[in-house]
Amino acid sequence: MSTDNTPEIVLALEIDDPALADRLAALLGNVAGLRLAGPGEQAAATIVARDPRVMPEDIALTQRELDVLALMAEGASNKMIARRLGISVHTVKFHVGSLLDKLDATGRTDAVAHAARRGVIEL
Amino acid sequence: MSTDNTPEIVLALEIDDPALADRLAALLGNVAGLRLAGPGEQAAATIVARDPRVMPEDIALTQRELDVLALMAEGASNKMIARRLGISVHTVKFHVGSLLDKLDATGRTDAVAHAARRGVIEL
DNA sequence: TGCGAAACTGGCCGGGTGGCCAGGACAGGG
DNA sequence: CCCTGTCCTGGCCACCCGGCCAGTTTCGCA
Repeated sequence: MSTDNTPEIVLALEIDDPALADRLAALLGNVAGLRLAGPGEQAAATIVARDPRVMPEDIALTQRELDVLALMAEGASNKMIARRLGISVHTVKFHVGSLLDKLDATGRTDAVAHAARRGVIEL
Repeated sequence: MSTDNTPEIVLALEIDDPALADRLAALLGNVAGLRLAGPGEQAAATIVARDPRVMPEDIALTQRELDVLALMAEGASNKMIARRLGISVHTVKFHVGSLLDKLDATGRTDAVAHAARRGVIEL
């Protein structure tokens, strides 16, 4: 282990906030075994931090809406969702309607896309 | 600077390669001012390293299918897609059918989710 | 020159979707 | 106690979606 057969790990930075980028660069610059990638250099991994101001606060979704949303993201139909959650199709449609409203979406596909963009769900 | 009023930077890991993940976690675990996020914890930045072997080759989608897919991800209906692309609704449905087939999806919502997961489209 | 792939269009139809109406149960706060 | 929010259910209906059938044109490649 002393004679390092594992090469340095090259990290790239993709950080919107300049202050955070500076702090991270300063911290990581002194870590043995790590190196920050130069411009255009191929990196083993990338540190990503998108500007949080883009999505100020998460939309207030109830637990049941989150349940329905997660199943929607799996491509489940209202009938399937109803079966999985043990509720009626009408109730599912009710929650879907609320989701479309809160997420400002025109349909279930749009709702899933919006939710994913805002980090409400993970694809 | 010595008495640092800036809190630790919380980093999340999204790394497909377990070996790389371990090495990074070990290296970063000892850096003062840094901390790795727990499960589900909100992180200031994320270290991403997608294993290219996980998705060997992108699914062969035609240009038109990509057009339709992009509009689907915007939540557009078949009618809207038809108008935007200047083609008939039938043709849109034809391409959507091909997409469902190639992406192994059960519906348009599922198709968009799969495509986003595989990096075919960006949300 | 033939041949397949891609793109495009049409009709038909069962089932899914979303919007609207209405209502009930149940917990928590003013 | 009433009011609000969440969750749940029902019916009704116009529309959309996806799958099936069929066909055309255009293009590049063998």
